[in-house]
Amino acid sequence: MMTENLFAQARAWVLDELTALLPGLPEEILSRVEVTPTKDSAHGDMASNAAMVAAKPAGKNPRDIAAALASRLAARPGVAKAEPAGPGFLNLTLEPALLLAQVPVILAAGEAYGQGAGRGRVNVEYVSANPTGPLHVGHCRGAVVGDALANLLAKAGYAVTKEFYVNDAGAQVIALGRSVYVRYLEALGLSPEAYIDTVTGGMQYGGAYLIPIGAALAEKYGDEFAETPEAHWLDTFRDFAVAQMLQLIRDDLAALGVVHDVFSSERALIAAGGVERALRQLSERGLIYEGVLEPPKGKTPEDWEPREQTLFRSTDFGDDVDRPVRKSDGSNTYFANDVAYHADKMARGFTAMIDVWGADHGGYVKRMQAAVKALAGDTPARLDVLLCQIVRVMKDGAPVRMSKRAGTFVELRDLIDEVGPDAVRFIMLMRKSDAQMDFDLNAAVAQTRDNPVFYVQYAHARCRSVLRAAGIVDAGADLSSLAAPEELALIRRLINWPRMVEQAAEAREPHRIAFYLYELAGDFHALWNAGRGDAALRFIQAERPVETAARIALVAATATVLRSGFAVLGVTPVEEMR
RNA sequence: GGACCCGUAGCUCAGCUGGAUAGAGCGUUGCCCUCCGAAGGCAAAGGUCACGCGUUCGAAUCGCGUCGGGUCCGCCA
Repeated sequence: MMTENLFAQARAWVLDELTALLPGLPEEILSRVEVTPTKDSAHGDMASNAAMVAAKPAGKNPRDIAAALASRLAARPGVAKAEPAGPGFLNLTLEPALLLAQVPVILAAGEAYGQGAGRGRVNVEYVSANPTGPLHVGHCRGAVVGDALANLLAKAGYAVTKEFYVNDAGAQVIALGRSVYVRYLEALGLSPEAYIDTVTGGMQYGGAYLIPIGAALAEKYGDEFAETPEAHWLDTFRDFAVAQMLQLIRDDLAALGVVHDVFSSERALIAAGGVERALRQLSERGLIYEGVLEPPKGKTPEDWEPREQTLFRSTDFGDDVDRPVRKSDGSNTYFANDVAYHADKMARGFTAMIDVWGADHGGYVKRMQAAVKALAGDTPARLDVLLCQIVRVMKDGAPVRMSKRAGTFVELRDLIDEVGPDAVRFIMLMRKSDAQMDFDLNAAVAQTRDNPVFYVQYAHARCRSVLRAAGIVDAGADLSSLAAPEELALIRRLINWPRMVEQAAEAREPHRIAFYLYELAGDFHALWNAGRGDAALRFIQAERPVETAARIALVAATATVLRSGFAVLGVTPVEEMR
């Protein structure tokens, strides 16, 4: 069987020769041996650090080891050239046939090219917005990054569960119930002023999106609950509104192409005794105590006074201070619920958990990881948190103003309507998630190279256009005519895809996929443009059927890898630019 | 006062977990469409990788410190 990952193949060769040359190298050293693409094609196709890594434990000069490895590797079939370079690099040039042989491998695998396997289960939790209104642009980055990360991990071979934690317990959903009650009164033609005056904090969710919910309740219950005490209707109204808001959120997410596998209810978890269970687990390990926290250093709140609370010994697990799990009045903190939620994930068998949070939750990472470590005990369970920094939406060079005042924030739906889901997703993924970013509305809709989505989709459309004109793709075509620098550069990029998937998944960095696709598109456009200057490089040439068949196979392989990448990012592979 | 993220070309950002001469797009400058693949293409200029120590064969990358920007900091959810 042909290997899908030439770099893994070459690494095996290098390790083979290295252990034959220097027996007894510790595993720890061997694991650090890499075979990577060269930055400069003058250095060949691949480079390895093997000699430099092995130099110290072997007590030898890295250049000597590299030279010895080179002469051994040069004898391998498939290796055209192997030579030592620089401080001790080992540069490999493969037989072109070996590179070319990957093209039919890609065609045979189709979009599954680069698919890993057998990496265990992982739970990716993202969005988890409060079910109190539509998503706004602040939620967008987490939604896109979480979804692409989940897809990426699945591509790398994990069994992934995409999860949404529904905060349907607590004060904010009660406030939602009250706000929808106001809309209910209005729908009945009653004035809500008198009622609003009785609520501390007034109407918290004043957005117009609750008007139809109130109307639906008026339709359903008539004036049954008008001018009656909260106890009569609050639970009913809250539950109804939460369900409607959740549907609203699901619709927003669907417009972005995001679909979760599991929605976990905070309230259901509490009702099932999850919080008490989790706290008992911690307590049994001696990690819960009654105590008083120090006031925060520096700026002390005016009304600070020491109070005794139930605390979790999170400092045992790397946190800065112990954290309260019960308030001074004895009720549970939100943190306690979150501990229970993660305990629940672990009880469902997840040892690998990833949470995608906004930057404003940065202060919660250590305590949550401490809780998971504490609950895990000797098991390998671990929580990784991806923090997504702030996004500024820019238009005409100036930030678009967003106000959190009721109803005036920019909704996610507005952004999707303006630039389309593909642009939203791709551009959000063109940045490391932990760096702040500006989202340029003008660039996102531009039909030029300024717009990376356009550029990448255009490459796929060009591929499809060629393939439509060519008709049949012959996966068994004789590829030996593919020898132009642009063609070989494209093939080198293509065969790096499986490695790219592995590395991006390991680093939990889906943005690397976006950059890879951008570069792959660049390689393809370069080949396309070369055909403009040199007619011999055009894809379809009626009088040269062998060359044409080879190039069509290459174009088909390019389209395949582009689609494979689009699938990870959740971007549509368009057939033509319209 | 503390925690976390960031600081790379004029601008927006990559830099493959420590490797070779630090890259891309935009912008700037100069070339290239009578026609055949120009919603463009080719090329050039542009950097004390914020700064200082340290770790080692080797640092933009790791550690410590300083400066600057951001997010946050008892019972909010």
